[in-house]
Amino acid sequence: CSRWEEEKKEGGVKWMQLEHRGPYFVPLYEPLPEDVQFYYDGKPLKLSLATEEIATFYAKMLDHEYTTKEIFQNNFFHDWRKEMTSEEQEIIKDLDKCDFREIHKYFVDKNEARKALPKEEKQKLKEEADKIQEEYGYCILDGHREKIGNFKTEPPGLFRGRGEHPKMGMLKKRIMPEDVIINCSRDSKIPEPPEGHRWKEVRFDNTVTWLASWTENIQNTLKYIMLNPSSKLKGEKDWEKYELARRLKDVVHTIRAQYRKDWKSKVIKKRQRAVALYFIDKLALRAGNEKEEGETADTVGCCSLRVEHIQLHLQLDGQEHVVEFDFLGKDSIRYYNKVSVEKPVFKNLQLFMKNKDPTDDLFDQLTTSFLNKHLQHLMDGLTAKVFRTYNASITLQEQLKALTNPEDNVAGKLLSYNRANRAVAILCNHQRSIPKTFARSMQVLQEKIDAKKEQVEEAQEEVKKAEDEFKDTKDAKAEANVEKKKKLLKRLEEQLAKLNVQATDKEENKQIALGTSKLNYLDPRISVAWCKKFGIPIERIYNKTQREKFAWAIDMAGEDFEF
DNA sequence: TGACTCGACTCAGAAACCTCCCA
DNA sequence: GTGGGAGGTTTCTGAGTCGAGTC
Repeated sequence: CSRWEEEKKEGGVKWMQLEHRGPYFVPLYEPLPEDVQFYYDGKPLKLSLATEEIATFYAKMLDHEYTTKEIFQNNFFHDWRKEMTSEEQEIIKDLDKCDFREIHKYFVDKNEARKALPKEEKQKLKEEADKIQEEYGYCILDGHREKIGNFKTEPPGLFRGRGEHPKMGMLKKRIMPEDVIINCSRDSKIPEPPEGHRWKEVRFDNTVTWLASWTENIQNTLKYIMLNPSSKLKGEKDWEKYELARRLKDVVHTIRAQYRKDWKSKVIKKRQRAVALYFIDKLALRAGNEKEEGETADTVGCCSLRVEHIQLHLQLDGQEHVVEFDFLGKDSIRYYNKVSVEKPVFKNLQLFMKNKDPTDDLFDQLTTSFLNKHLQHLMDGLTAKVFRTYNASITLQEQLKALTNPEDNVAGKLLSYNRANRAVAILCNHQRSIPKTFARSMQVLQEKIDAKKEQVEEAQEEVKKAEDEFKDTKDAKAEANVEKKKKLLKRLEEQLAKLNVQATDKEENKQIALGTSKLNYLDPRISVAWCKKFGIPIERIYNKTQREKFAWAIDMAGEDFEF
């Protein structure tokens, strides 16, 4: 417990001591065997090492949808040609004439060979990986040994953006020690760069939490090596995030009253802010910063919504003032929703859309920084994203209260928990692609249910038969038989009910990802309290990793915790 | 002052990996 | 006993948010 109670540092200082080994560099490229060939225009062509390496990146992805996309192909070919020797550039002028299939097969086979390795060999590989983890995977921070999140540099490869990313297929370069900035404490054992190399820089900045960083060549942004969520540093931050969201609970009613008032403001900018805030609050939309056009996929959040992303319906499906949202959000995940809104919101939207093109900004006078400045003024530390955390957590708490039946068994209570979790995932629009195996496994489950139903029917008849026999004979043996058959029937019925629950759960979950909300939006103390209150073992809710991440909450929360 | 850029951090789903169960 | 497949877990790294600095 004391771990969470050490005093807080001042002035943006994050640590007093930080010692680590630096990043683990992924192995260098291993050339292809002589007999694995690249073909150009039907003829084998021996490539230079650098060209060959990049060719393998593409070859490995051959059966991925990415390689069928024109942008991906063009970006790849452009970047590949840049790395070729002039002789190669002279020959390789058309991607369509490049045949990577033999290289592709080589990697597929290699993968299978690795999977088929005897147990002892696999064990040996595992031990080697564990050794690397042991050596590079931990650091010392203020006297505690802490797990690092990502201690390996990212291997070179082809950039895979999400959605229609204009940079997909570009070459992501290999990270060398010369690219890496090390951050540690001055008096610690400074990590040694790999033999024959040096670091770009070693700095001693204890106002940041990262251990190492480098600049990535696709978007020219920084990448960091940071601590694992189980660390004290991250745990404390997480706790602060939820405490901030809890503070919103006290003022949210005032804020709601305020934005309702602002819907009628004479200043359009204020009205836009008030309508946007209504969406952020009611629909848990993200803030929506502007992004540089052509540099990333075309996605939006609340403030960056365009006219083309909403449709207004005075009447729809028996509801009034319906706004139909259809846009791509973070990670190009589609947000589609039809929402009945309050009349002034509807009227304002009509006004904001007047005389605009579909591609014009809906909130043309609004920026996230203007919105956040306003929020800061309403509550210390308040920003747009706090609403997501707040609404997610409060929804979980309310749903748990509404759905949990104390009479249920553990399985039934867990189903209620999942349903509450799911309500949040739907609110936050956390989606996943439907698992490839979904239809099949659903069918298997349905067959099981059908079989079980038959068994139940049979058992019912057996019971009846036994009862009839008892009526005739009135003997003790027949009576015992009735009891036996009834018991069997009951067991089968329970099994059937369980299968039905499973099927419902599965169906309702097929396109919903529960993990993101569980990990990032739901105050874990709500779940811990719920477990304690209903006698559910915490392991049924959180797996090992999650328990490590939420150690602070498991420590702190009692059964009467209220968000 | 405010638009723009940059740095540091959280949040995101896909894919790889692992485990356990059932035929 | 075993092999494979389903489902859970872990890893990976891209995509956001937001504050601060700059001009």
